Amino acid sequence: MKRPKAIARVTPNDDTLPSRASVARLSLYLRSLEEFARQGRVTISSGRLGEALGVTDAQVRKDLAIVGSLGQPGVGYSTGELISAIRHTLGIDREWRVALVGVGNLARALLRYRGFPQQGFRIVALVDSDPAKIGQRVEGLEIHSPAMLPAVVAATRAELGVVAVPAEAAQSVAEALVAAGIRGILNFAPVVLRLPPSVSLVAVDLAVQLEQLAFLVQASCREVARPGSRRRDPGPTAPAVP
Amino acid sequence: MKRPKAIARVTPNDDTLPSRASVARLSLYLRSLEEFARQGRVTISSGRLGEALGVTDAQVRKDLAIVGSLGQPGVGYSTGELISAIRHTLGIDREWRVALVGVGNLARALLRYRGFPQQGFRIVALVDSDPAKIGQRVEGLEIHSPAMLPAVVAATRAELGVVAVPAEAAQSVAEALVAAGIRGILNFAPVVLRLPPSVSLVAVDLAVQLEQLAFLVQASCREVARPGSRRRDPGPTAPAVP
DNA sequence: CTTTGTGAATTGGTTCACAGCT
DNA sequence: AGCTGTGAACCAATTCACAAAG
Repeated sequence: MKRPKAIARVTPNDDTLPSRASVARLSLYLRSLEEFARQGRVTISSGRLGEALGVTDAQVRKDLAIVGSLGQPGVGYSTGELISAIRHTLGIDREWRVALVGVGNLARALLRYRGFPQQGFRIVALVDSDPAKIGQRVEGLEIHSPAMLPAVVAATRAELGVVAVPAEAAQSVAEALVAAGIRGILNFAPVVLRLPPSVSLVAVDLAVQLEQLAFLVQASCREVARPGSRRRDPGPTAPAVP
Repeated sequence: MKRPKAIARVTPNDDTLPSRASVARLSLYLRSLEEFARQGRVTISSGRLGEALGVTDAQVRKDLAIVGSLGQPGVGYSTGELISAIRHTLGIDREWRVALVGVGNLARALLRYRGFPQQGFRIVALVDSDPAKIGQRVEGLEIHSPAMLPAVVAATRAELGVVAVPAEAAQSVAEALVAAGIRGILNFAPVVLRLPPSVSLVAVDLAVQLEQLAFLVQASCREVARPGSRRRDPGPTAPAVP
């Protein structure tokens, strides 16, 4: 490849968006790199990084090419440079303010997860329809009524919404978030949300994941019985379907 | 296609495993079909079903071909037949016993989710290392110490394990589950588990999902700025990478 | 010698489009 | 007419393999 020395070195090159799968892997590389950096490594090769995640070195290089041409032949990548570049590409080189609707156990788990603030996600608003919960405080945040949702989103300038309500309520909650100006939604409710394409959507459907697991286990049983059936790479799974 | 009348009608045809994505969609079709059935529909076309999930009719037919040739030209699919066939293909036409390690808020959310028992997943064992929790009961189940894990898995005949512990503990917990004879693991810890290929693995990585969302939102902002960049179908997202 | 970046080849998944059944 | 099942075409993603750089 032509690399005019210093010019292209920071160019996040292409105009076609990376695939979901690549983006998911970038998150994993990032975490792994942060761990390597903590251990004092200043340089890392695609081979080592891939080993940590169960991915081939070629795949790692292709993925990392998305964030720019940062590798040095014969040496590898600078962990620090890579971390910044990935964070930039993922859009997490800044703070994201998040509104959380449905303050059940799942929400509490999210509120307590230290990984989110570390990566720049800050939960700034809580909403729940249960009168017994409204007015209570969780982790320093007051729980507001759904009627207040537009006002709360505006006041906190939240850009992302998390839907953690029962299936029946999810579609209307999501629509309320969109109406309030939210730009992206992380949906945990077991329904397929239908939203305007201008808002981004990521769904985490626990029932789907468990059923996937049941299928895989059942299939691997069958395999021992029937010796002749093709197997896909059973590499670790990261979820994602908007 | 040659369909020797009655013979092939129930044949789940092929030997090559369906893709992860197809399996995820089967779960979604199933949920949608159960809803349609509840509404009294006895027959459904690929078009309608696809509409409910934002998928093309051709995609629906390809996916449903995995579970057998159950459609009637000019009519559609019998909802009841399809439901059974999908459940069979997914391996959820029976009960799956699940052991849950790490009884925090996430575990409590799972314990309370009514969708799991409905689909045949039964949580039968709880394990946590916190001395304050050991011996307590949650939703009728006693919390056991990690030392008891092998005994508890054996006694309850659990086949699936859920890892809901902090990152540092996840790999060793997973190994303990494997040693105890578990066949599949659903991992919520933010690490890539490395396990023997004989055990199936599905990972639900919340940080990865949120970062994906940040990326999508950021990308859709850029899009308005730069008119000429390709966009992938932003259809709803279902997570999954083992 | 090690390791990157990337075309080329390959594999896999989705969409098209239509023959054939009801 | 309406709708399925499926080859064929298309498009996307992964793997290969190698020239070029340190």
